[in-house]
Amino acid sequence: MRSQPPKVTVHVIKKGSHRTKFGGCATMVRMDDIDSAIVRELQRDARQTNRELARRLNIAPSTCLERVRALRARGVITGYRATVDLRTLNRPVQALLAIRIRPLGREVIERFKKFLTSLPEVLSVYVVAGGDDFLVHVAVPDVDRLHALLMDQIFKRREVVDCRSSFIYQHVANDVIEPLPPNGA
Amino acid sequence: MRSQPPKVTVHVIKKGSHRTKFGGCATMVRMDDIDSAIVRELQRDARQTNRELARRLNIAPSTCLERVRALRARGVITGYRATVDLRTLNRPVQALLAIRIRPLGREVIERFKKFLTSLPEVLSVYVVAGGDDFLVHVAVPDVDRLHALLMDQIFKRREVVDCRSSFIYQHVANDVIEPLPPNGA
DNA sequence: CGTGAAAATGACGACTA
DNA sequence: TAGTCGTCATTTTCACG
Repeated sequence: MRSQPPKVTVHVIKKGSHRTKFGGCATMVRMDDIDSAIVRELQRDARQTNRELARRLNIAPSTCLERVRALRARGVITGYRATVDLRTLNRPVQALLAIRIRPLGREVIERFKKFLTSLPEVLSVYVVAGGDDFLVHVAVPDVDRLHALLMDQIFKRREVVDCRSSFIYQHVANDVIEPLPPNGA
Repeated sequence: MRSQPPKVTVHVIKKGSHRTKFGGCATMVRMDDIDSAIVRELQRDARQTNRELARRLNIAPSTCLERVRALRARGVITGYRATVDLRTLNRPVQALLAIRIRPLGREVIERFKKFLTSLPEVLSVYVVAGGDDFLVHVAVPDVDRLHALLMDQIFKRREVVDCRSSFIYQHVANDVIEPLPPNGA
């Protein structure tokens, strides 16, 4: 399972200066270059061994382990997930549903959001400002199933006043999310 | 790092009948209940040890390892990713950009998609049918940065004819994606 | 599915700036 | 004092029977 060494060297410039003196929050800790590199690498492959990760970053395995644990404890790394292929899970048809609900209010929104996330067809729920209130990413086995989802589940809800569905031709997710600097630095 | 035993027993009914006799594709292999359970568990925690995974599923570690490898080789499991907290990466502001481009055509779409995914602010790109051509999920440090992204990057592109941006109040992703049965079964 | 050699983990104490 | 490193007992992996 553990990946083989593809020799991707990660260049790390400075090593020290870990904790900020005057960060916004009390528990705010600065991400130095090593932390960023660890987060980047673990987003690429969360199952590489600690030894391999350490070797890529040119630090000792024990140091690396400590860093990873700290990142997890700090809440920077929130979990480790296997990613799956939707086609092999019999869900090749994807769509985006733009839904408007009424009346707008915290409780109604929260309840409808809970409802959406409980549906197995739903991959992702965005609560948005602007013309629509919800954008829902769904994946289903076929078009019939999408129709059934709309008719038997979504439209049955009293709060739904409008729903436009768009087919998704392609969906590419940026698998490595980097920290962004505060300013144009 | 390895999680401690939270004693979540997974009930598996039938064990055998792994390969389909008449699947659609030649290399098509059916997902039995053990495979589904493995995929579900590894989506929840990709770093649990093989032993622990096997214990949850009430199968031998060697069997479990073989199953996981097969799922990876079959392309059901496409990778293992660490998930991160956008706030700790200094990207608390999220938005959805609905973009229309012209002229529509395979090359223009492909080129613009490549451009979008190369931007560090971009989390996810949907190529969709309907009124808009692209839906882009972005996360930035602040509103200024969003404005800068639109002005300095998106609107600079000649193919962009329209872009509406909506703020995202909340985004919840279904972290465990289950296989769906072919019919109403 | 069980076994066992080889490998990785992770706790601990020493070291350094 | 906070971060890093080397060591090693314990745990895990994974090829083979």
